[in-house]
Amino acid sequence: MSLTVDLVVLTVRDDRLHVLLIERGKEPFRGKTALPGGFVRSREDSDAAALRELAEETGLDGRTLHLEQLRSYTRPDRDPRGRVVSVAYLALAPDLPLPVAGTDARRARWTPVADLGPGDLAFDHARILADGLERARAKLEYTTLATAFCPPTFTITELRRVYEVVWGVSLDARNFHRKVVNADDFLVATGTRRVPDVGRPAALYRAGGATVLYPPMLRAAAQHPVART
Amino acid sequence: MSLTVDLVVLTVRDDRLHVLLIERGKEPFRGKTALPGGFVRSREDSDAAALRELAEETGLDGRTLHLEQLRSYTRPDRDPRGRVVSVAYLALAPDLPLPVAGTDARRARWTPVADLGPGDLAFDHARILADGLERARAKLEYTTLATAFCPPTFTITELRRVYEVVWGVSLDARNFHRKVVNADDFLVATGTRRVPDVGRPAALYRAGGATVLYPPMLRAAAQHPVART
DNA sequence: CAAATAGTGTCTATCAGACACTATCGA
DNA sequence: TCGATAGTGTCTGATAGACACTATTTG
Repeated sequence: MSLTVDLVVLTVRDDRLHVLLIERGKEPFRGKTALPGGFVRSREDSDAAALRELAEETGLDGRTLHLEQLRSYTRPDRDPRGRVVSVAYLALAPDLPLPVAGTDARRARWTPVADLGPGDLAFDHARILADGLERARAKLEYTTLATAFCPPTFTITELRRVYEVVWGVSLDARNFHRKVVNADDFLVATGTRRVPDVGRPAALYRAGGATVLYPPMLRAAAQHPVART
Repeated sequence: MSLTVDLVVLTVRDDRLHVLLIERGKEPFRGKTALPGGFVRSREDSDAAALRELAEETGLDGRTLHLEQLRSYTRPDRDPRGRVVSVAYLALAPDLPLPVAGTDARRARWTPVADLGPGDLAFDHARILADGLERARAKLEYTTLATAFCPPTFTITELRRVYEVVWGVSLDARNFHRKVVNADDFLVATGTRRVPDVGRPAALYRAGGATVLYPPMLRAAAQHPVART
């Protein structure tokens, strides 16, 4: 039996939610699009393997990203090579340029989630991606995780775009502003401003110490997806 | 490399939160207390193994319980036998008598969670239990999962006890009543009543179709635990 | 009747959502 | 000045929490 990690790496770019995908260089599914990932080595745990694969396949440094275990996929027939259990990870990144270094990262690219069709991904990666998306959407409600999509300092409008893009809704800018500024230790004002091409400059914030968002930013009742067990 | 499942099975009994533990019959940790679980067979997935082990080791039928994957534990040194990856599951059960059938279930017993000391559990099961408890506590806020701790029909006071015992807080009975009755499709009145030894009979309810609880039952801001990644 | 538990009503502070309005920039 | 974006104020309805009060049972 083998153990792999698969990575759902999400970012917001050009007001669309993107996932990092690679083109597979080996069989099975050679040439097909898949989530980045690979085998866990004998003396590392899956967390270490996720960090290593993220660096090798995408050039990203997981220590600077939000990276959490998603869940495991264990169906005996999920990999044609035989029994391969995969531990999936969810990573959230700001809109970083992909280093096209001398690694396998040259095969990695950001793809808009909405552009993916049903059979576009290898293995059971469509399911893993769906689970990752739902986890990310749910955690925006009750945690301060939205800041993981933002650069070290960001404006409230940028933060609002994260919510809008990840949830696929539009939010009232004025109510959103009031809400996030009032939430306990969600944002810390830096005292600096960003001067845009046009319009009034926006105050810059950085993420506060809170991990739990209180009060939560609830999606409207009607927008709640049906929970999967 | 081997794959196991470990089960965090929780129930509320005598106004205390209990976890189902077994006494290990084999090495390693023979005679020591541990979570129920066992090896995943070659042609089953971990969900099937969790159901099978639940039946074999505890006599419970997982199809009638809430059973969900919790997360996986992959540290190479977590099992002295070598590399053993464990997929942990969380199960929530009403206060059922444990069938002491001809299976290994004779080693299973309900133990109050609060009675467990730091080194009482084998392997990394203390950590798995802690993760399971936090998952259960969090899900009571935003889902209708509390009904999984209740028998098919139950009173609102019984449901409130679930929240109080799992969270370790006390809740205002009157506000709780108003809140759960008003939540969308959380509870369905059966039209019947339960006559107690003393006091006014209570209306009996069964779980409604909702899986998401809206509005959520938020733990007070100050009671939110620090999130773990 | 009293004791005990179930359930309703009411008040207040807070919050969400709608939306008018003001502020500050570049051109 | 205008256009554009940032940010504040204000109103209304819903909700949470505190808690007085009523309802229905047994003994």
